[in-house]
Formats: sequence, C-alpha cells, structure tokens
Amino acid sequence: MVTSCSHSVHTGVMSNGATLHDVAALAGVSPRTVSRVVNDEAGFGEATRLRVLEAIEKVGYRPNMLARALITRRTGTVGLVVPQMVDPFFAELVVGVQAAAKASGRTMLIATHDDDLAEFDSILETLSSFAVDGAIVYSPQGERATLFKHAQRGLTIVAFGMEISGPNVGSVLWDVSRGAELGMEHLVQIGRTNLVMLSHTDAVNSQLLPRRETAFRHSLQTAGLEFSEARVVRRDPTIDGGREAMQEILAARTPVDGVFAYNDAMAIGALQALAVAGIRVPHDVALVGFNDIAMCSALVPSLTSVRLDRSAVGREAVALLDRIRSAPHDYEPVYVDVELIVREST
Amino acid sequence: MVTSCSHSVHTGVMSNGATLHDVAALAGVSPRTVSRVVNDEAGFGEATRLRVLEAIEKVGYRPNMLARALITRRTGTVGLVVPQMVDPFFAELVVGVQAAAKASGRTMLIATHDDDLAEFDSILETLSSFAVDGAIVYSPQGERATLFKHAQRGLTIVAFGMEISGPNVGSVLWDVSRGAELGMEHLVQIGRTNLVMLSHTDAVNSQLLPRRETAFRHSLQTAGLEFSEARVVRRDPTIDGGREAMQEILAARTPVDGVFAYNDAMAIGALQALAVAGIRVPHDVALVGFNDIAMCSALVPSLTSVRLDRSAVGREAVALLDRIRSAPHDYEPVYVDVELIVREST
DNA sequence: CTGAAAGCGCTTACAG
DNA sequence: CTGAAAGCGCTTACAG
Repeated sequence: MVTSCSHSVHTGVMSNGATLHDVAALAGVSPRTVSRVVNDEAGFGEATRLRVLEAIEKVGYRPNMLARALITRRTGTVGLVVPQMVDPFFAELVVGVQAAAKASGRTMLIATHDDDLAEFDSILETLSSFAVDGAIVYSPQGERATLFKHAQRGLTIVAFGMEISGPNVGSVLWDVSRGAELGMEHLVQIGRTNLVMLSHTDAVNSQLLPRRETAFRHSLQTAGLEFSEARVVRRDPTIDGGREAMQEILAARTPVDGVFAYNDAMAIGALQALAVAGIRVPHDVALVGFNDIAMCSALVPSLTSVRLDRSAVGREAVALLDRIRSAPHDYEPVYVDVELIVREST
Repeated sequence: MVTSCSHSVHTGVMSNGATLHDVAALAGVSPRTVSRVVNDEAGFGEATRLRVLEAIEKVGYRPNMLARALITRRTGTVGLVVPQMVDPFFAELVVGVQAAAKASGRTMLIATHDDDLAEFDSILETLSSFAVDGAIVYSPQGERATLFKHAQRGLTIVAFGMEISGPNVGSVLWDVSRGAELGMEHLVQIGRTNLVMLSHTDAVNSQLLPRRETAFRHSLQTAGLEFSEARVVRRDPTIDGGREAMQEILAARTPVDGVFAYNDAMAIGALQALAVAGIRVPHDVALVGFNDIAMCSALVPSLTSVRLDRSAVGREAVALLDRIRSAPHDYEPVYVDVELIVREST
C-alpha cells in the first residue's frame, strides 16, 4: 500500500501535502469517512474512528482550509479593520475585540487602512475573498458606500462608531456626546467656571468629530456659563497639538480653571504646558481627557478621562456579527456605555 | 443566453457569485479564455479581450482567491505576527512592515499572540492554511521550535529580533547590545560618571533580555567606572515600573547623574519621578531611553533614545521573504543599524 | 455504518 | 489565437 504524500516526496523540505486521500488509503477507508471523522460528524464505528485517527497522526494530515472554505464559505476567522495602531485607543480596541473573537473560538486577522479609502476597499476585498466569517471595521471618515457595497456582495460587516444598518451590515457605537457631557458636568460640579476646550483641527468639517464640541457648548449653556470662540482652540489631536493649544490659551490670558480635551493625547500635551508655566493641576486648573488610554493612570498627576469599555465593545461586535450571519436582517445599532473615570487631574 | 449568477438570483441580497463561467457564457468564449484575460496571460485577440472585459464589468465578476490559491499556493498576502500592539514599539514596527508590504504589492494581515505559545502556533497554522506568501513574526520569548515546525511544513518565515536560519526560515535583527553601548557612551561623553540602569524584571532569566544589562556593565568597565549591584534596579518595563525604579534609586541616595532605561516607557516613568523630586533633567540627571517611540520627541524635556529604523526593518523583512521564496536555502541573518537620537534629556 | 459521484471556482498541462 | 479535460482538496447531497 502506497501512502506517501502527494507532493515532493524526494525534496525533504515541505512535507506540506498529506490529504484526505492519503489518510483514507492508509486507514483503508474512503475519503468520505475520513472527512466524517475530521469533522466529528458521527456515523462511523469506534474502530474505524481509531484507525482513521492513527492514520491522520501518522501522515501528519492537516485539513486544507482553502479547499474547505471554497465549499462551506466559512473559515472561523474574523477580520478587524482599523485606521492604524499607533494611537493607543485603537491598539486597546484591538485587545477588546481580540478577546471576544478568541472567546467565540475564532482567529482574528487585523488590517490597517490609514484613513485611505482605496486601501480600505482593497482590504475588504481581500477579506471577502478569504471568506472570513465577517469584518469588524472602523471606517475611514465614517465612509458608508464601501460598507454597503461589500455587504451587498456577501461580506458580513459590523461598523464601529457610526450608525449604519442594512442587509448584512450592523453597527456598534458609544455615545460620544454623553461622554463629553459627563466630563463637562464633572468640571462644573467641582466648581470650575472658566472652562476651555482643546479641540480637533478638523472638528468643523467632519461628520463625526464635532460631537464633542457641540457637547461642550451645550454643557456650558446648561450650567449657565458663557461661551465664546476664545474658549475653543483647535489643533492636531496629538500631544504636540494639545501643548500648543494650551500654550495659546495661556498666552491669550483667557481666564481658565478647567480644561476639556478632545482626547488623552491633547490632555497630556496640556499637562506639559501647564507644568512648564508653573500652573498646578488640579489646584489651579482641572483637566479632563477622552478615551482613557492606559497611560492616563500612569501620568503624574493621573488623568481624569472618559472611558469606553473596550471589552464590551468587542463582545457586542462579535455577538452582532453572529446575529447578522444567522439571520441577515437589519439590526438596530448597539450602544455601549461610556463612563467618567475620575483621577488626580480633577 | 442565460447569464445570471450561480447563486440566489431571487434573494436580492448577496450577488456574491459571478464566476468565470458566467463571464465566459456572456462573452461567448470558454472559461479558459476569460482566465487568460483576467491573468494578463497574452494569447488572445484584442476584440476577444474587450468582449471579456465588458462581460466581467457587466456581471461584476471578481476572482475567487480561495479557488485560485488552492491551485497556485499563492495569495499576494503576508502575515505579520507580533506579541501585542499596545506597546508603541510594536505598533510602530507594524507601520514599517506595512509600508514595505504595500510597496511590494501585498496585503498584510496582522495577528497578535500575547506571548502565548499555543496561540502563536495556532496563528501560524491559520496563516499556513490561508496560503499566505509568508509570515513575518516576533516569536514569543524567542521560541524556535514552532518556527522550524511550520517552516518545514511549507510556511516561509522571517523572524524578528532573534538569530535563526534554516530551510524556509530567515531572520532580521538589530544589534541591541550596540544600541545600549551607544547610549552609555553618550552619557559618559557628556561627562556623567554616576550611572544607573533601570532594567527589566525578567532580565536575569530570559534569553533575549539581558543584553542591555550586559552592555551597561561592559560600558561602565570600558569607561573606567565602577559597577555595583545598587546601580541596577529591575521593574516591569512600564511607566509605573520606571517611576518606581527611579524612586528606589533616589530613596537609596545612590549618587546619580545619568540614567539608562531599558525602554522608553521606563524612561518616562523616571522623568516623572525626577520631576516630582525636583531634580532637573538634564542639568542634574541625564536620561536615555530605548526604542525611540514617537512619544520621545513630544515629552518635556524630549527624550534621548536608541532608535531602530522601522522602515528599514520592514523592507529587509519583506525582501528576505522574497529571497527565501525564490530559493529556499539557508540565509544569513540580516542586521539593521541602530542609532542614538540625542534630544533635550541629555 | 459506509462509499461513489458530483462539484466549489479556478489553473494547469495539453491539443488543436 | 482558442478550448476540452483533468484536477487543486475538500464537502455535499444521495444511495445503499
């Protein structure tokens, strides 16, 4: 009985090739029976099962997922697509989704689109062609058409941070406005009245970005505090941007005892500018960040920030993916709570 | 002539299915000819080509990579496997490899193993079964056996940060010891004589970690400075760990005017501890970090650090992958230069 | 409890 | 310049 692998027996390298046929031949059964054993289908004798298992072991058989997926259209894999990983917010989001994917027994493959729409499209194309069980995505600039296109072609998609739903596509969001209000209410509650916001340069043009600014204005109004344009300074959402914005506010001698930052990076920059200027946090100025990246608790003083539960986000995304797959109807967007984590900076 | 797609014509959802056959039928040619056009094989008339292209457009045909890869064993995809993404060092390494992969026309799929060997093994298994063109990996704890196993089964592997080579596996490294020496030589050169090191807790047990400590001792010796155990404090390689280590040194009243940190996170922690203690950087104490994460230049004072060129690392890794694939012989490990980036902290 | 046949969507020799 | 046949490695009805 010949039981050698199909490929390159003589090369020595890459014993890549044992197939169902090789196992079947060695075990003296049909490929169909080996398939049954491999997939735990039941409908075979215990003796047969042992013989097959032994043969599998002997030839080092591993099922070819490509062949399997070509038929079943399932791979036990989910794609995760984010803009980038250098921002800790996304790096930590990945951890949350990863945990959920693992818990559901799936391998997660990650890709980054760097806010490039063509790249995003190409990534979804690749994931589609690999027959991933679904894609969990953070769309560039909240772009929708690409999502609908791939969903319509058969890719199950869950989008983060934007409201979208339709055949084969759903979304998981968090209430950014509510988060911003929590931060602002906290500043008011601890007695701060001269509040400023360090905002994102693009906050005026984008679909998604202005929500924190709107919440800032709204919260001032609710607290009976006065708003003026001088109280919002916009820069890149980075440490450098935050430092510059804070310096500009100090240079303009705008009265300030409370700062709300677009994100934690800007808050860290503000912390530096305040330290250099000899202004004490929180004694003279209280400071609130956004996202609660891991570094917030390691800063001196540690930073009060708005947290999104990334594990919850991951769980909800994977769960929604499964619901859509089992019945591809429209699903309501899922909301995940945000909370304010109060630390030394306030 | 019937030209409808193979699947679920009546569902409306998921027009997933146009195949070579559908295109061929519409264009009035054989599937073989469509395949030629799709793959730019040449050997067909211009008129035929146009007719096929039109048909492809009309039915929305996209080649099924699963079917193609089942035969060709190639996918135009490379896997990147790292421990995690929360450490900016890895997040930034991903950027470097991503750029190189894109430049070579490939899509990169990333996975994280979280230093779990079983997870690492399973990820390589998945990548293998997807027939990626190769895997670029940062092995957990420098583990080798898993790499050899998958390489032998046919997966082309390039490993980071460890010396390994063999059939189907190569490596790209950087000289950590040299980097540490550069940092130490710089501290000595600017006149610092009381040097301490903030080291990694596990630096004593591991294969990879002790190199920086060894370089620290060696550099002291070269400079004619005295070494004592009190001059090395080990903690978690985090901001908190760095702060604690620095605080311990200050509390012990160990004379110190120069600090070499295991990585940038520990250096940031040290910066905080020094600031709280009212010690000026670099006037009283000079500080050198390791890895040169992006944040180094945004700190106040900005942090001198040992930089690894992540773009170069990415390029070398992808290039080595191609060389191994084109001729799977043993290749010498590739070394990438490290350099010291001097900033305000020294 | 088990197997022979068809086929997933494509490419690879081979023949004209 | 073009096509009919075989087959990549597996699963899915179907038959016994």
